[in-house]
Amino acid sequence: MNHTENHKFSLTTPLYYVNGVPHIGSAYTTMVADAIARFHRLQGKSVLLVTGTDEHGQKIQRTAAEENVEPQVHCDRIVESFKSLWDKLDIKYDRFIRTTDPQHKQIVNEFFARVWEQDDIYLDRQQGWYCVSCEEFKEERDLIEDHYCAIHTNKQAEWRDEENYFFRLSKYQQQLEKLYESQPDFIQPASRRNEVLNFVQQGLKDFSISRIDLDWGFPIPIDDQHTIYVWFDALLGYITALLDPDQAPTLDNALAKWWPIDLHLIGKDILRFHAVYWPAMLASAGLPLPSKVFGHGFLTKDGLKMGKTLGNTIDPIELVDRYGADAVRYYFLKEIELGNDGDFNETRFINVLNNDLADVLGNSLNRTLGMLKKYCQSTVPQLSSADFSSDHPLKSIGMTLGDRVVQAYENLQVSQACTAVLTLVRAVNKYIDDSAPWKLFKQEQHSEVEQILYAVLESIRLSAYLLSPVIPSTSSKIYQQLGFDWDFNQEQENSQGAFSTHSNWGELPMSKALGQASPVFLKLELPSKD
RNA sequence: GUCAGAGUAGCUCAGUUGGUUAGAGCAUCGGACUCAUAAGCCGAGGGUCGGGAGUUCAAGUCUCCCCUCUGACACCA
Repeated sequence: MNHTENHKFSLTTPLYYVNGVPHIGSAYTTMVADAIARFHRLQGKSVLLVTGTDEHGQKIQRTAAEENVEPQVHCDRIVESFKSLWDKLDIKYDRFIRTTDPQHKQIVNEFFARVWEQDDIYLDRQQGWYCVSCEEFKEERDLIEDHYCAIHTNKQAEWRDEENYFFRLSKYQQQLEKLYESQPDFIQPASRRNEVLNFVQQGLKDFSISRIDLDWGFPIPIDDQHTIYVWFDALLGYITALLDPDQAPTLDNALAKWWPIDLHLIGKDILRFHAVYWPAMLASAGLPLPSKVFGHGFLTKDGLKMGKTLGNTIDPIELVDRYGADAVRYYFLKEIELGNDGDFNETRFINVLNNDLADVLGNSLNRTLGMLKKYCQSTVPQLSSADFSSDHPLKSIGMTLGDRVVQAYENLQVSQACTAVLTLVRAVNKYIDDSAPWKLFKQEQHSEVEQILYAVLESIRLSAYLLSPVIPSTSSKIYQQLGFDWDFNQEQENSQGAFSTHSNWGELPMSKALGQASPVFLKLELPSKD
């Protein structure tokens, strides 16, 4: 592993459309992004996690009109609900970009100018059926009866006949194909990559980047009769977000430090915008391309698609209020393989958390601290890795765990990282039962007891450390009960270099005396069905 | 219709280049223990690995056909 390069890591969530309060899908993406960001910070890198909101477009304009408020007022309200949810979920974002931020307009204009200079934008006439909910022109075949949209079956598409500005996407066909070939990791997972390849191979058409009859958005710089298409505007938010708060809003400033982005984390529904349109736009403007676009799967509830019509949506705010951030994070990160569709089932949710976090992880710490108090006056034996043979049941797992977990996080396999850690914690419980320190204590085999308790506590510490990107609060409680003055929700001033000791088994000196033990994760209960 | 991907215990999933009685976690049932959040440990039941045919000494793993699901693309209305 190369530690000399890669000091920085930048990643984005989508800029969420503020048509309504955040739904569970947005929360899911953001939790994943946060865990990835936390993992990189843990390693001592400087990290920029970008999230934000996409606020322009006809859909917003109309929603606001229905509410009888100015679009900006509507957006301000919704934005608050996003920020408050991220807060509740312990999301540590570095930038929250709103496409209505004043500096964004400057970036969009400058970017537009670059693309214009390349002769990649032209005016043409567009006729067709337009779905406002999709903000897209639809082919006749994409519509169902009476020109209702196949995606928004309650919305009728509108006939439009207008002049629009187009982006010369077709010009970038070959360049994109080369990109996908030379950078096979650019689109992940592989199944999604195939879809994109398939799509691109059939030939790219130019796409329109402006609308008329729309006020809510930025005007096209050279023609204020037109408004910039919401997607063109939104994607550029990733660049605007990179500006430091006090910097002048120029492309050069924005791109200076964090560009290109290492990872765009998105849902599979917006893959085409990120994997096709976006790199083409950037190429046109002469900018380097992001390293990776990862399109994750969708969530179902009890095996069914979620939707307003079925009335089976999950409210992330309600969920986190009821069960807490760590519980929600853990379920979605551990129980769902990133990239696959995943299911939410409340009984499974309760079972997983109570088992993994309360019974296995939490209880292993609790029972051991109990013994430490009774058998060792709460004083941790000062041992280290060298005092254990390499085939010791816990050391043998712990020695390689750090590397395996790092590998998993780097491959965005958070679920596998959790599973690997849980293997150690399960081994801890078995080891305690197998070695029965309570018997040894009665036989006055004190040094054996100390050995056992040290090995157990060190294993739990390591587990907590490696799980901290996923369950920061629980990990913090464990660290604190182990005597470390440490909070995984705060930037650690000494985090530089900490990773190499903390991520290894038996290399970190333990604090000597421990305080009061108390359960780090309380069991959850299903709400009563009244 | 075309092209991908998937179909393995009640649930969520692992199963390397084909090789001994198909694994894990949860759930269910039983047992012994007591340090602990009535947790943990040990054990049991539970699978014709979607169906069928074939290749092979040997197939969950390879080939062909079929069924189901998901996605992308396309066509017809």
